[in-house]
Amino acid sequence: MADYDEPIWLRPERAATGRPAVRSRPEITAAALAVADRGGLDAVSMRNVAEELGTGAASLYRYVSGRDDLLDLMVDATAAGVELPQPTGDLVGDLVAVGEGLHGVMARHEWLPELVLTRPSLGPNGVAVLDHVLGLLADRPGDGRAKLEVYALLNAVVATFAMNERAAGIRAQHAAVYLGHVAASGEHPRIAELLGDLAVPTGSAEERRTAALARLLSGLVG
Amino acid sequence: MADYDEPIWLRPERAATGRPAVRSRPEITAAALAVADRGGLDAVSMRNVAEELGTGAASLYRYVSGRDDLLDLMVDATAAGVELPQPTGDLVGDLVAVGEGLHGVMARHEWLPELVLTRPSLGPNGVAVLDHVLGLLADRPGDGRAKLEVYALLNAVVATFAMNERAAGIRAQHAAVYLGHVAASGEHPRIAELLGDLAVPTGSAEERRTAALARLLSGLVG
DNA sequence: CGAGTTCGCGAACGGTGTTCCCGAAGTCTA
DNA sequence: TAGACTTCGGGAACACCGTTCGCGAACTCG
Repeated sequence: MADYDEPIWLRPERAATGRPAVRSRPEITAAALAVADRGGLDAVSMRNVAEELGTGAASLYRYVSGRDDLLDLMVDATAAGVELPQPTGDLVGDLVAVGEGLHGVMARHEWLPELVLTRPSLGPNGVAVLDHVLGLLADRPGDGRAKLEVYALLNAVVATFAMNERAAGIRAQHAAVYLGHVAASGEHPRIAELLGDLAVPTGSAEERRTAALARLLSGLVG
Repeated sequence: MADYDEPIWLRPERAATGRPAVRSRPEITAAALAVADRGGLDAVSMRNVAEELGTGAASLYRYVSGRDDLLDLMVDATAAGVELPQPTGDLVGDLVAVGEGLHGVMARHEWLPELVLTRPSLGPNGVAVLDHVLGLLADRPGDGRAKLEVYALLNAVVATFAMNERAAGIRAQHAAVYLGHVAASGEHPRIAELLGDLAVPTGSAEERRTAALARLLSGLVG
């Protein structure tokens, strides 16, 4: 009856009367997470998730208004697992710590960075993370827009790092092959030099990431 | 016959013998760009692009090995339109200028940021931009990995800004509605304050963006 | 002119998100 | 307890998707 154009977080989960629902929103979210962890984002189809639950695909629409809702639920569910250590007073260090918390979750769920980058969505758990960041920035001057920027960029940068670190796909191989070709052509000596540098091993990914994050953030909020 | 697992940039466009092809890779790319500019990324289906060209969908596979190739072609085609002003010697300023060049293209093609964020692909035109950035960083110390990081982060950050600036979709409305609800609940006073700040107008998006970009980059390369 | 090769593309396959609809299963009221 | 009411489960169907197959047409080369 009602024309619900609200975010899923504001829609009541179940009706008070009538036949009670067998499953719940969290159960469906968990099933979607399991499917995604096993087969990636593409595997998260209504049919697959339904099969994971042992039901029919059409039943899911009793809990969720479409696939987009499902993805929103997944993103916010992971936000619940972000570790938010007690602030130390060192602003940049504390922000980097949040970044590491985000990165931990993204490392646990390979499909998450892509989702975070393309559909920034805020559910209850995401709001908790945002609130934490706002708390860190509380006694700084600057309007809210700048603080929201910090949050958005922190998310995006960490997701970008997470994607680049797991650069194992056919996509990255193509880029490597093509860059090798460009280097061999001799027309871009700087790129040839770049590939040389990439061949020698370096420190751990975590060290590189936290160092870059600290430099970025100190520029942004310093 | 041959098992081409090379990036499209290394595959020959047309055969030397046999019936000559009616269309060319650039023509197909242009058609895909037109479809995307008109209807967004979801509209870029093999059938739609073929219709734009007045052909059948199956014909496209003579020019492109699949939809992914088509998207790669689109991204690199836009990279050709990135304005790369002459370096001035001010490193941060020159990098910001590259960022503004990237942003210009992303503003012209609403679907581009999403593509750039989720499938970083390097074709001939993308390599030119990368080479330009490497040139700016040439007389800096630091291994190639760090310079590649600068390039990747510049792309990602600008794309993030571009996505946030055009926050008109249903998605952003949902987030706003939910944040309003959270603020009204009184449990997150900082978020209420944030929304208050967001209500008052501020400087132009361009000023905010270039300023933030300059701070970010000066932290990263300074 | 014939052999060889590529091109265009209709048809078909398996998969997708989503909607319709109806029988089943509950709750609430009398 | 009987019946009205409401929601739930999910099979079937629709429109669309990316991709493959296969064949007649079109062209180049010897």
